[in-house]
Amino acid sequence: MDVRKVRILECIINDYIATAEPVGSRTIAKKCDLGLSSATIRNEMSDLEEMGYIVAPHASAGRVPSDAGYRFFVDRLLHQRIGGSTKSDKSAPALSPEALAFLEAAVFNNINQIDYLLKETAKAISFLTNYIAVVSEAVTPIKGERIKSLVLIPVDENTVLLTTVTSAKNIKNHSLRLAAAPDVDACLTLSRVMNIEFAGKELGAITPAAKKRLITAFAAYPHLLQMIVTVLEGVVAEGGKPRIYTGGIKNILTLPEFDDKGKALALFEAIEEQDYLMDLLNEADSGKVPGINVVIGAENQLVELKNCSIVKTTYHTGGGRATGDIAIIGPTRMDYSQAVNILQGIADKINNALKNINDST
Amino acid sequence: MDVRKVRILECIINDYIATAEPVGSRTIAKKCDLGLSSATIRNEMSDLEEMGYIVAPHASAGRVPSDAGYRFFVDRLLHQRIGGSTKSDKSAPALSPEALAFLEAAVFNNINQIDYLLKETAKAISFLTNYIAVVSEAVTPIKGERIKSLVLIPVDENTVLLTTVTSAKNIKNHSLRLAAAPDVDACLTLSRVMNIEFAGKELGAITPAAKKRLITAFAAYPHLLQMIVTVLEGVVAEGGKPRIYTGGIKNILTLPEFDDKGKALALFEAIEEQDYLMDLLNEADSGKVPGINVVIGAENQLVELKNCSIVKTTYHTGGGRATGDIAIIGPTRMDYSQAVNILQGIADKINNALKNINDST
DNA sequence: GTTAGCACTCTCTGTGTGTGAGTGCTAACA
DNA sequence: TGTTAGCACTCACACACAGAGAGTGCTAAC
Repeated sequence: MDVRKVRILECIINDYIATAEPVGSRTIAKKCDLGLSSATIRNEMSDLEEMGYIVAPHASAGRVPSDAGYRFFVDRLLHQRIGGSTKSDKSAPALSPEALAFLEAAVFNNINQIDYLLKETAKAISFLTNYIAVVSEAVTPIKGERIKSLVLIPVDENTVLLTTVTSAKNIKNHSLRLAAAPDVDACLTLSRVMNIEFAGKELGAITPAAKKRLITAFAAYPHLLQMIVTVLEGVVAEGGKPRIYTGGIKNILTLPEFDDKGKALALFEAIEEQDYLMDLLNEADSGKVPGINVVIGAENQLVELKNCSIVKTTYHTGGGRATGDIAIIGPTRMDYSQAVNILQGIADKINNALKNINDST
Repeated sequence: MDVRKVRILECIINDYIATAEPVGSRTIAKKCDLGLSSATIRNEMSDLEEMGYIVAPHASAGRVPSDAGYRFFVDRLLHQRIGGSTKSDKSAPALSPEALAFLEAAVFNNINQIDYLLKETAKAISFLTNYIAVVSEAVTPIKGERIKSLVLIPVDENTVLLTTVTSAKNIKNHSLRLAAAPDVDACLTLSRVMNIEFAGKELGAITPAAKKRLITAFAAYPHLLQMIVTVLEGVVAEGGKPRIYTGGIKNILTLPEFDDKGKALALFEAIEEQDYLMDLLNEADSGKVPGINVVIGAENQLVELKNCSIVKTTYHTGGGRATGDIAIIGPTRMDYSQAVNILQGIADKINNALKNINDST
């Protein structure tokens, strides 16, 4: 694979990313001045096709990059990025200042509310890229999740809110409806008791003595204790499933590869399915290059996504122990360079923001 | 408007709802046996067109109901429903047992978690109807929202979670990051102090003495008090904005009226815009018939939705004081009868479920 | 008042043709 | 030996056109 072929392949891919139209030899001869005639490029393209990097949709169309072509291109891109990250060569143009500021705002305006931060991050990424963004909550992957702390708070005369935090730092609210809800003072007293008896323990291992203490404490609120136990069981059973936030699904409608409404609908449904998404993110963990993972086209398992690529990175919270994913899903014909830039930008911002707060507060 | 014209109009609308194709006189003569020939029906249709209830897309197509036609049809439907709700005439067929069971499950499985309940409700409705479902959180509409209660709970060494409940029963979680977070006991103690000083009061009206007490209580956790105050200001400023849950937006893609991807995208964006949706729901409050409101086609203000109708009902919580909306958004050519049935079914279920719990616990 | 018959209109579908973009091959050139 | 010009060939796509089908409105008869 000589350097000229690489240049031509890059030209084809870049042009195809921009236009979504099969690109012909004449186009390349004109657009990327390599000092070669279309005939020469034609010969090279014939070779590239033989090597499997490009394919012709039909005899008299131009060529379109294959998954293998994108893979070659992306591997080169990521390699360059590691090797020459200091010298800013034009193959990896930095993010525009506006884009940076935009991302920064999305992160910093929501620094205290992780759920909003993740949702806004997804929105910002999809806005900048016009692709689909997926952000997963950072959780510490552990088995045998337990209740770490829990608290009751009154909402109205008939409702108390139970907030639970698990050992994997999953936070959940549960509205419980009662004939007469305890007031704030009572809630806080009950919270203290509950933390003593439940926190850090296996639910099945509650001693009879502890049970008695709980029943006594909850004497004034029949049924409430049972409701709480039911909720806690549910929380523990569900385990450390991170929430997943998506943004820009509507962008599917702007992509010519999903002109077919059936295909668009299939992708839609796949992306709405949280479990599928989770698998996708995990799949992308083969991690050849630290920091960024790219899954191209049919490399992923979902048929609905066989025309899509996933570019993924990881962010860290809680001193690096909890990790979450940030991913961009676009057509295989996506702007990988931009996607990588944006992901690294946003991951840096999130990592720094959370770290800075740790340091300065 | 004699009874025969009404019958014919109903036939046209029902057929058009089912097929999305302009319906001609011969179709009607065959499908709804009125004992009339196509020629007679043709004459009647000519009259109906003159009256504005149907329109011909072009000279040799069939007729399509106009907004006015749907309006006439819907008003009649709702009227019948009130008048003869006991006798089950076939113009308002009841929900199928399976559908009822499905809705029931969606409600009862999530009775203790309002946010899940609303989300699942939206999902269930969109699943049953293949339209878009919108469900808004029930809030008590009041001005000058205040903090009703609030509580701190530790998440990890660097994070505490602040849960706030406002006078309008808005519940929010806020993760706060610190150099060293207080433990459960300290959190509960701080919670007690905060509730004494903040609950029910205007933030601006905190006395110097109260401020001093707070500062003393928070002495061990620099910055935390300031962070909490900032969060509380935000919560109060945001006011009683209900959250809105949507389901089935993807169903747009199955509707022939949105074959044009531009239109689909526009609708998509309109529905994603929470404020638009809120306005839509409020707009639908003209309330001719108690319980159900229907906004048809261009009756609503959004151009993106001029081919859509909105069928809405209201549910109640907290002894009837807080109200939320449940709405179905579909094409003007939607199955109004089904929509009304489902909305009444689900609203009843939610109302009853919440009331029952009040009674029995 | 209802219906049968008929001429007319308009969309939609299928067919055929021409055009343009692109390729591969060959031969000439540096 | 690599590069280029030229040319014949292929194939999708756009366009025009004819025919079919569905539906209407009108008229005249029942």
